[in-house]
Amino acid sequence: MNSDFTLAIHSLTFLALQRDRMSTSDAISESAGVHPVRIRKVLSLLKKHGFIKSKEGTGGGFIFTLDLSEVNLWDIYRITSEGALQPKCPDSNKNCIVGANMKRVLFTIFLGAEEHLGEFLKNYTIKEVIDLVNQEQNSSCD
Amino acid sequence: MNSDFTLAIHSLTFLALQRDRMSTSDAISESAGVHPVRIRKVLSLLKKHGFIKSKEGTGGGFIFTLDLSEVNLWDIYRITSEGALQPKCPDSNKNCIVGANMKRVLFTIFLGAEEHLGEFLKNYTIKEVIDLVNQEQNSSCD
DNA sequence: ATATAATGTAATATTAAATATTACAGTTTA
DNA sequence: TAAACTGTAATATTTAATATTACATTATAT
Repeated sequence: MNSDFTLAIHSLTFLALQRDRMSTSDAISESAGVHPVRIRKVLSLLKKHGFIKSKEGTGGGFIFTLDLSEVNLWDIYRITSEGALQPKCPDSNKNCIVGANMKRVLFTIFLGAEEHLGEFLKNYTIKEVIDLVNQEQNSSCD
Repeated sequence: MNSDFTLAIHSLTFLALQRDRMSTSDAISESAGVHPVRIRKVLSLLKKHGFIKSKEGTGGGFIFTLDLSEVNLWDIYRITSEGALQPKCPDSNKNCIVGANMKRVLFTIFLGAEEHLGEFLKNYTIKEVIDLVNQEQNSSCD
């Protein structure tokens, strides 16, 4: 799995804490520690699905307009990483009953696993993530 | 995630269908379509945990001695891939509340996600996998 | 009008991870 | 004692993830 999923979570959380103004891909990339072009790619997916809005030009950037509880991690997972749990099986031997069928069997099992994972991820909205971030912040002793 | 998990499932299923004799890493690798050395590496983990036995020398190989229902996919996952769900977060900006805490928040969430996944994987023992392989075999029209 | 600051996206380069290969020591059998 | 295996480390290759460059497009401010 690539880290588009976690980058999307990071970006949305960042935007959710700045809902009064637009944030640039540069600012987000600095927070997340990755290249701004990657941020733009991930955010372009989120925009396509209506989670954020963007504006070009001076003073432009990205902004999160929905309610914090309206977006959960399963939504984000599906947009950025659906199918990522599926193992990449090499082509196996068709003359062996195991080789001939294992790929499809595993596909079915992992499809179920992903759905099951979804039930867990639905429990976390951006609001919950922000709460957890704040908790971590408060419990750190600097 | 690498494919050690699925290779382990493939190997155990293969062995489970040959419980009267030993199978060589060459035979398994031919069924799975990967290099025999990889099979030996994965099986060496499974051996360490008591799922299979091995024997060196002529006529040697690997053999699965437990009951087919004694081993489930969660057992195998833990041995081969524990922690694989965890995203590899780049070091993010400590001066930003999101950057400073997101890594730990995600770690916590993904730890829960893995446990949750475990509950699903426990439903599949090698017996169930064999049943699915047979079903696939029977439903294919050659 | 025009310079500037932003997004959008494709193309390419680089880095990191997964996998394959080689090599060889140790074991068992014939 | 030769042959057929496992066990495992070291290295090479391939593939996937990420970064970088480049540039078109859009909006703002002067």
